Amino acid sequence: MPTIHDVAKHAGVGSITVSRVINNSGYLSKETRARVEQAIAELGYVPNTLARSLRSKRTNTLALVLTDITNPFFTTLARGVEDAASKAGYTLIFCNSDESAMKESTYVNILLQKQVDGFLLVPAQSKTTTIELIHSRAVPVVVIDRAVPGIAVDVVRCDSEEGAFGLTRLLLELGHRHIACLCGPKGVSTADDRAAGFLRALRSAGIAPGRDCILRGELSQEGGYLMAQQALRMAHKPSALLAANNFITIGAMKAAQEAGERVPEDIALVGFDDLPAAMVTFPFFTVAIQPAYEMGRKATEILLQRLKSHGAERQHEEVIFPTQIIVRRSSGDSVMGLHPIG
Amino acid sequence: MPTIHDVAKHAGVGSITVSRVINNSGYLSKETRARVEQAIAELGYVPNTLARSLRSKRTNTLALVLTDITNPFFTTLARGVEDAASKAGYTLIFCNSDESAMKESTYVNILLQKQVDGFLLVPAQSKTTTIELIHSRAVPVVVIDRAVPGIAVDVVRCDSEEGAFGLTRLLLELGHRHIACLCGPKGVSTADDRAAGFLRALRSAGIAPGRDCILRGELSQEGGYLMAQQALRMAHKPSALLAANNFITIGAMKAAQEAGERVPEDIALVGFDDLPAAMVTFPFFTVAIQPAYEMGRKATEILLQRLKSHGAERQHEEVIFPTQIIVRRSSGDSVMGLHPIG
DNA sequence: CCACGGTATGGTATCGATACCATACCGACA
DNA sequence: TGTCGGTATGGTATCGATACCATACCGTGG
Repeated sequence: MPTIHDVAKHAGVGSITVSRVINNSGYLSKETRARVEQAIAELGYVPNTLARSLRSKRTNTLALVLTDITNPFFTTLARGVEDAASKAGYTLIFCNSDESAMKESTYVNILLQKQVDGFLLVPAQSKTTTIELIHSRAVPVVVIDRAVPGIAVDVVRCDSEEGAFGLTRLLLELGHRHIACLCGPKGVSTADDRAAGFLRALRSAGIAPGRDCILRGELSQEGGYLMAQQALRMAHKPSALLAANNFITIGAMKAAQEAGERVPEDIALVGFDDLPAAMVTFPFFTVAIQPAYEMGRKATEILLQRLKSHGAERQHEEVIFPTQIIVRRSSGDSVMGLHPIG
Repeated sequence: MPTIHDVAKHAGVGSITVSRVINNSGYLSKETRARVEQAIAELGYVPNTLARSLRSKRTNTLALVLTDITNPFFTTLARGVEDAASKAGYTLIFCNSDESAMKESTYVNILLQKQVDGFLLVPAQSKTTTIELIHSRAVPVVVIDRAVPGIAVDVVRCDSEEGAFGLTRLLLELGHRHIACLCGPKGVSTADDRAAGFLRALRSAGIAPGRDCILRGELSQEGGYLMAQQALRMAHKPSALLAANNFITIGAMKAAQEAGERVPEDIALVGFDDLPAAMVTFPFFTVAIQPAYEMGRKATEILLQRLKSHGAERQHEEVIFPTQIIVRRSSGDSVMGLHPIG
């Protein structure tokens, strides 16, 4: 592998001149530039980013650590991050924490070693530990999707509380009175917010939430399957289910099907986050959609601004996007014999 | 950010000794190790991978360049790669070439600059250019999913020809005589192989393939939609469709639905590659499945072996996995009034 | 008693680039 | 004419780690 010195020798110039050609910086005569460029082409020279970054203290790399790379919501978000990053000349490294705080901290450590310029983080639990670690190295970080109470940090997320309120309200308006919420684990802010919005909607309709109306489980198909089974076995079976994410929705659908319950005729089912068009033959589920791509883009822009302004300590931002409710078949029509509220 | 020298000073040892503690190499007394480890903890020292790699000429990083990160087939494959890589202590960098040879070469250049130790490549077209570039830098590379004729390189792929033969044979056995193949672009080896297997099955049944029975398009939902529309508008409308990948299958399904054709009653539809369980409520499509995860794992193992054996020029390997045909509803029952072959 | 191998540690050069400073030419202007 | 600023280029130190070699202690065996 030829180095910058080989190129310099070959072109008959100093290595610093080659550096100027590569980086398009400083003063350069047309002739020198041409000679250097020819030497680069002839030798097939590729600059060594490691050496460059070691000296310049900038890797031009951002890191995105998220919790589930198999979930289209996050891959769409990642796409938004990638597009914004590459437009600004940054490379992106993804890592998948699998909802595990341990994996998350392992990856963040590796990424710190790699000297990434900034972090985009979907925190596995809404804990501050990882963020504090990043802060302690004076690396900027923007948190996405989930709130992290108790620490000053930029956050881009969605209004989960309002989204859950809206979905629940929809079910109430259709006449449902007995609804179960299939929620993610405690401590994950989106799950907690959705539970809160659900409860607020019930109370706003004058309904006292039942003791077991909120179930907790994994944010996965398996989790949804288990929670739905549990809900369907309840003494007072709910007439509608609110699922906290797309995989839970699908798991719940499977459980309902196996139990011989038709959706939406026997039980209504609504959820959060769509599956992308490319994966779904017939859009069926009524959902609250979060603007995943836009969230990724916005978070990256904030991070890039932080990088530009460097030490200038601005106020931390919290950007909250609204959710959008899309009504499809799975919520069903009005429940007979019940008076819709509202 | 503390450096290795800060740690050394703080622990009262030479920096090389700190290096030995970090890397667990060479001779070390228990007491020195303990003192150094304490210093590391007290200062919150994180080694700088850039500097380490610059000197040691190893980044412990592999690169995976694939053509469509939104396709579950490739994310599953990526998972196989990641698991095998991280088990061996390697970090993985993903890149998405979007089926564009230009993006592919851009990314490969960036990755070469980053001095990755090895490449796993799904070539956008079955061209040799990118592979030659990587070879010219003496970096090992394993090609996945697609054959690249005309160059000596390790390849891990599936028997697409046989898979397409099997699916077509299945349709023939069900009585179909007029089948269209919704294929990917020319020059992509999997698409070409699938077309070839399709033709071989027709000929083996004594059927002369019609002039337009093979359609070419993008490996996407949109591509499948357009090709299926075209097939459905043919003078002699096919009674069955063979789709070259999962997204094409879904696009074809949509087109059939819009044209008022029921699947499988009015037209049978079979394809390649499943969608993961987490995305599908009701498994419906008859498909030839490729062992994506296993392919990623195997390719990574071959790459890691190359890295270990370093310069030792072994013969290049070509590993070809079989496909597995899973019969579900979309292929339908025997076509009435036609005698199945076989 | 000395040589030698195992153990433990350190000094210095080096990886490939850029930061910073120095140099030198040239025309313009006082 | 001397100086000054713009242009063009190069030399040297340096980023933070490891490779390589050197050093020194210790016990053991001839």
